[in-house]
Amino acid sequence: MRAFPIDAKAVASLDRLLHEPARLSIVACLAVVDEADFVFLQAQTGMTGGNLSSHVKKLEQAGYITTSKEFQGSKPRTSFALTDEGREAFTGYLTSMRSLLGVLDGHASK
Amino acid sequence: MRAFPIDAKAVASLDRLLHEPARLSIVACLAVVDEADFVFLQAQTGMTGGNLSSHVKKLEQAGYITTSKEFQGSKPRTSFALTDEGREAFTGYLTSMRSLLGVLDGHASK
DNA sequence: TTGCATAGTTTGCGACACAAACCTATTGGT
DNA sequence: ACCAATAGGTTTGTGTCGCAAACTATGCAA
Repeated sequence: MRAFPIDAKAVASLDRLLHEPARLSIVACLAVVDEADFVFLQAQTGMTGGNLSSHVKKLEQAGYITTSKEFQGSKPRTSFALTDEGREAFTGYLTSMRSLLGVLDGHASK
Repeated sequence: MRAFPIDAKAVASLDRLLHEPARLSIVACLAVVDEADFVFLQAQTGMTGGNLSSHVKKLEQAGYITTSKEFQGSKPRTSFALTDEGREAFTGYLTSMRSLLGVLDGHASK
């Protein structure tokens, strides 16, 4: 007897912090560019400043990203980067998602 | 100049109803077996009855699944199945997720 | 100095996920 | 027949969360 193909526990254990689309976008951006500032992320994601602010705060509190406020001349610039932990969590998330999708091949469309 | 690879709008427009892991598990199960009853889904997903009940209600209200209560002898049995609309939404979700994952190949792990 | 723009944070609110409590019906024990 | 216990679901309550509006602070232009 074949095991049931959907591993619901695996789905349920997806990292909720990364599963949120807003934060997934942020982390995906940072995975690609390695460093990005607030303004860039806001433009890329189309989020309001407040929303972006609260999400990066959560990512930082989780240890997934670092925040650095530096000055360029007289202008402050807040930039973000993935930590090793963040990248690891992200790749883990992608792996879980990939395996879920893999299992569903051929089932989703009859 | 290459376009930025992450399409945050696409990520943000993921169907929130399906994006929720609990409901994703339910719909994934139904995509595989075509019909399942309450008890089976509860066992598969490991959810409490209350939680499962509220999620299937939402899926039904969205038109993604149908609920049918039949009697087997004297025992009631509530079973669920994907509607065409539900299957369509599900395949759409999978397609979006796949394209996101595709874009990230080679970026996630440096 | 006054007004506007940029950069970001805090506050408030509506929606949501989850489990506990509840409801109803059936089965088993005596 | 009666009571307890179990099974199948639903409703209620609560803490959390995502989001945008409002606010703060700084810089620049006239």
